Amino acid sequence: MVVVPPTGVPERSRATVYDVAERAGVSIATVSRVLRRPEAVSRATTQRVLDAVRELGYVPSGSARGLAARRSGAVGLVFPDFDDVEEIDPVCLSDEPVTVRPDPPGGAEPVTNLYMGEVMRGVEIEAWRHSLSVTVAVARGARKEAVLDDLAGRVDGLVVLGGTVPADVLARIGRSTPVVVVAGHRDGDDHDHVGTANGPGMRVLTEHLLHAHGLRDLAFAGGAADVSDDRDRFDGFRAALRAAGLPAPEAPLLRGDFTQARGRDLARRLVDAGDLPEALVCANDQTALGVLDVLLGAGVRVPQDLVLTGFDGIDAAGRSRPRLTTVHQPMVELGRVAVDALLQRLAGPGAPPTTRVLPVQVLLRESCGCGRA
Amino acid sequence: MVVVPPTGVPERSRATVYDVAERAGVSIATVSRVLRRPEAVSRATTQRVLDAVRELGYVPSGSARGLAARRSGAVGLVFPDFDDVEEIDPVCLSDEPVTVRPDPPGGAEPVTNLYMGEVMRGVEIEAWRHSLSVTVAVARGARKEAVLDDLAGRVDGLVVLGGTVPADVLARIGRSTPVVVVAGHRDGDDHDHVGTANGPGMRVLTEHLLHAHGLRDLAFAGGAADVSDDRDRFDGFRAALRAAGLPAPEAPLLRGDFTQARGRDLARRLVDAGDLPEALVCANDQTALGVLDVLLGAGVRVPQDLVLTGFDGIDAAGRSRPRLTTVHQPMVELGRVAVDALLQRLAGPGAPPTTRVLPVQVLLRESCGCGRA
DNA sequence: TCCGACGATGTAAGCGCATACATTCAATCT
DNA sequence: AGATTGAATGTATGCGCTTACATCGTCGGA
Repeated sequence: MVVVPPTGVPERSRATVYDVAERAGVSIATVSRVLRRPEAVSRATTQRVLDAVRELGYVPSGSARGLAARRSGAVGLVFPDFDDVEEIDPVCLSDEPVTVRPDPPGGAEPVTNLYMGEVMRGVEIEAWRHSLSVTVAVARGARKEAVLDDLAGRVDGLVVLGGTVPADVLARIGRSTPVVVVAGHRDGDDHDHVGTANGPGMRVLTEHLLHAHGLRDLAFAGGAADVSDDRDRFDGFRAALRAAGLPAPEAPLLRGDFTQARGRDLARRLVDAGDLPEALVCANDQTALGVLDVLLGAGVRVPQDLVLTGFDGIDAAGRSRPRLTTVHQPMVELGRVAVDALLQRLAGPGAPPTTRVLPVQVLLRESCGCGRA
Repeated sequence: MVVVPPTGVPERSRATVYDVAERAGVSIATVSRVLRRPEAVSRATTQRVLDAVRELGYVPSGSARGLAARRSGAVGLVFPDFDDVEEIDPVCLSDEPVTVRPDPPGGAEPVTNLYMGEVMRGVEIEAWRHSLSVTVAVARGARKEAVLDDLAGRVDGLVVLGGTVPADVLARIGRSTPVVVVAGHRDGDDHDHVGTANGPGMRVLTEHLLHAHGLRDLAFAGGAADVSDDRDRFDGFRAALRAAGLPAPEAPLLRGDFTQARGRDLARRLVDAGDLPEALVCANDQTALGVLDVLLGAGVRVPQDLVLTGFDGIDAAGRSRPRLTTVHQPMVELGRVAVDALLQRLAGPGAPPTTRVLPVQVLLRESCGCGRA
């Protein structure tokens, strides 16, 4: 890293209401009114105050405002830790401004990040609509709980991704701060919940395979067993089979962890065993894409030799060859509805906890035999 | 959307230091000490206080703490608006829990989001390391400036992506709050800056094409003209040509806007004209990927008929066929270094503004003829 | 035995703002 | 003219916390 030698010299002040009031020749109450309820102040006074604000570069203190108003005007967003680290080293950079690397290995899988990114965009959009700011925190490392408390203390409510925070910790925090859980089962808690129609979506997809394509020998490749989304999807899969009078397996044929790498492992096992089902229904797109990769490499044709489906509707699923039939989750809406739920909770603290289930879209594409192949 | 009828009834309180102090039989100063400087309190007292904290579900108010401590412990992160909207409608969802759509068009381009996402991850990581929280805001719509002021008022410093905020607005905010600009030129401002070696990276990449592959007829496909990254890259391109004794164009052969869609347009124009250069050097990966798409469709072989390169090192560039030769920007590090810069600024408010330039990596892959083709 | 030092805790003063309430004054009504 | 009203503004309090300073023991050394 190159550090360019500096040039100028900045100075920094921090004006307060008192400074502005003095300069404008009014009381601090009037300054506050000009900024919060302009309709309550005369035209001339407003102008004088605004001039003083501009001249002093006054920016109201969020802390003071939050304290006085008893609400911070911020929502907190809690993510799980993808990197799963306890320690992160300080930044370490090459001294060379440019290095050359021949053909390095492909990047990691940014997909989970993408999912989070979409949810976050939704949260941000809805927060923006209501003039709220968004503070994010990753529940990571040993100080995890402290980080969460800190966040809870500085926001009006929390949006937490399911499974990110242990139930007991969340319950404790919920005592003082409204919590909305996104994509997680209600386990006897009192939080508001927002989720998607995982089970029905998977059921409709499975029924499509059964009825539109006349398939009978379907297998399920699961994700992480302790994730409620996975359970719901598997249940939807089984429900479709049972409704068609077919035997429903007790457990997924294969069990992955939602990653593409594990999807590859599963596919290799499948190929090695030599006993392919007619269709492999995967618990999520990443798994399916990993499977697809290996299958194609092994000469298995999709969908001719094997029908393959995913779940989530991530971008990459629409760009694979063949394009992946999947179930699209409204991730941005998940975030937006979560904020809505939070606002309603803040408006009516006494109301009983709610659960919202967002609709999904089954996208029929090439990997099941639909779409333009 | 399905709203499941509610069940329980939550109640919410909000304990304060006073409550905890009373319950533990100590003064509020002691409560504060237990939480901030535990080493200054006796073992027994600490335990009593912590018990009271737990029993009451006490979470300190961030606003009050921020006010008293004169620092909020948060950094602000300002993004540009990708969607470029003035208004965003309320959430609108289908009433059907599951809908089926045959073969919908491919998704949008989440790539800019990805870039931002990586920078944000870096900011978050470094903030986490220093026990800071991160508050994000998108400079969007008419209330843009108000949103920014609000953010500036509630954080200790701002990380702003270059070009997101007009220079005069940023200067005004900089009067009261330290600002670090990421990936933007310094235009006589007093902010700290963090960028990457765009010019040198592009120059090395271009020199590789000239010397390792013996190419002579190179063209440049630019991005948005008003973006400093684009200028730097084009300058690096020209510097390499001049150093090799070749004529350097005054302007890019083609001018896009960093999107894949525009890349496609450019490629069509190129193909229609029928006059392909030996190599097309693109200002970023998205453009290159769009170009690649059309070229392959038109039967142009890469790299045999045309050498193609990108810039940024996004994930998709490593997954295309052929894989894209490009220059990788350390996006996560960009975010991390920005926070570092902010912390140093907070520690030494009087120091002159700094500029940090992070190193890049030239990734030689298939699209220039390197790598395993 | 007395004094100083030091560790542990309490006291009290804000931090910068919002807001309930009081005050002022001009316009309106009787 | 005096009373009444309402808009515009000021006064004063407190939000919940941190922290400088004061206080109180306790213990070791003279």
